[in-house]
Amino acid sequence: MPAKTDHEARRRDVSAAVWKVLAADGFSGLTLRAVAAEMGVSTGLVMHYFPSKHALIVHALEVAEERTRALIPEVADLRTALAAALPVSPEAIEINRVWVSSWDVALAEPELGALEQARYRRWRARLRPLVIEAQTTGDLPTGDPSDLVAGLAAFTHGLVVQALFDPRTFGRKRLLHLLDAHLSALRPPDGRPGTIAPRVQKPRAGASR
Amino acid sequence: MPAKTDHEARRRDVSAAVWKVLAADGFSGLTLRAVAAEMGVSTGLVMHYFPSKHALIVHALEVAEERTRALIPEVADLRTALAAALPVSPEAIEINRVWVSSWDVALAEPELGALEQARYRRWRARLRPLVIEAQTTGDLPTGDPSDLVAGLAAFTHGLVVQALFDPRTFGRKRLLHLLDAHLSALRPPDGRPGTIAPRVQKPRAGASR
DNA sequence: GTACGTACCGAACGTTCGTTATGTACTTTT
DNA sequence: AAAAGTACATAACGAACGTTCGGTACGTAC
Repeated sequence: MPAKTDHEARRRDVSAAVWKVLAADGFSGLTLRAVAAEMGVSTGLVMHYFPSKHALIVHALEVAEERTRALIPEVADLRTALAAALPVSPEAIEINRVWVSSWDVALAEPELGALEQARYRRWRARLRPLVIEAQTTGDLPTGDPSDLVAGLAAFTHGLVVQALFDPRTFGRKRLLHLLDAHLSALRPPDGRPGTIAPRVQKPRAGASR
Repeated sequence: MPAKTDHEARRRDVSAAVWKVLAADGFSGLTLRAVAAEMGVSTGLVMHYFPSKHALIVHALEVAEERTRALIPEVADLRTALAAALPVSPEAIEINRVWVSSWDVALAEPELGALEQARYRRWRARLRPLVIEAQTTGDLPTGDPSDLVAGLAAFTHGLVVQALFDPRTFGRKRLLHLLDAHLSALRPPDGRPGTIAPRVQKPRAGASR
């Protein structure tokens, strides 16, 4: 009775087109017609694979989370995990632009806001063991890991936003320097030096900036 | 020849209505009709005081910046300045929601992105003397003040975003605790204690959380 | 009192949006 | 061969959008 084409594969095609539109124009530019035009088909096809625009948005956010996850190496220490989240590569810039752009709709629609809340909690949960590990090696001070995790997530995402709007000031080298300097500053005085981040006291003279 | 009404005052009325719409529905919900409905007038009136929707958006962002500035006491130390930017009051929550919501359009339209970039630079410039002051009192480590400013701005705005999506987890008390703990962790080992932030090592048992 | 400019309404303009309905080409099952 | 179901294109729907425009009410200036 049924099919001819690979439904799952075609759905991924649509998903990819959605992502291209998002990367180019953000959520305010995400329309069914833009997605259809991107892949050279009709809006009817798009709605054949996604029942509504809302489903398209939810799916796009899932893709964004998956891409973010894929950005971080399977086995990583804290510095690596945080550095991967910074907009230090074209791919990372694209993903972060989509994230930041999504916050508008996420704040406007409670359901999407709840999804974003859950995503943040997942991110912090993934960071948590890395923070605890850094605490045991003396790279981070003792104290409530939850506080440290929230603070490091905040630091990272705050840098992301500033970098997206001011890529000249916050280039790749400077972002990584800021991260290292921050981790270094957090290291307790009695911590053994240099396990997860180089000790940075004074920035080198010719550093990016 | 000319006028009867107070043009400037009426313009502020429109501006206030714009703000109410933004606070309620974000930038994705900002339409001329919504603004007009908010103040019970026609869209014609709105366009009488603002030539286009774009002008309305630009003006709204200026208002947001001014409100942010007004939030911070005239004379303040670093902790006070950063604490004021956190969503710890209904007013601050409202402002921050508008800010985060604006990033979607700001990323999509280069002109608005440039304005946002300039605003971030102004914010960091306002933070800078406070950071330098904290360095001289030994509350912050020596090193490039630009790095510390960017890091503290990042930390603060990163907390803002997490708090907006998860106000239960990031209530007023916890936000202030996180800020204090962060400033405390940054204090160099030879720094005299307690000038700009209480020394927080272990969170009190019954703290907000 | 006449002329003129501002303030504003009400309605409509053309566009674009998400969504739906209709029809056709093609495959697979019976 | 007939039946059925998937995979689309095409076209249209109604709603909402930013913007424009004609008209009216009301001042002030002459």
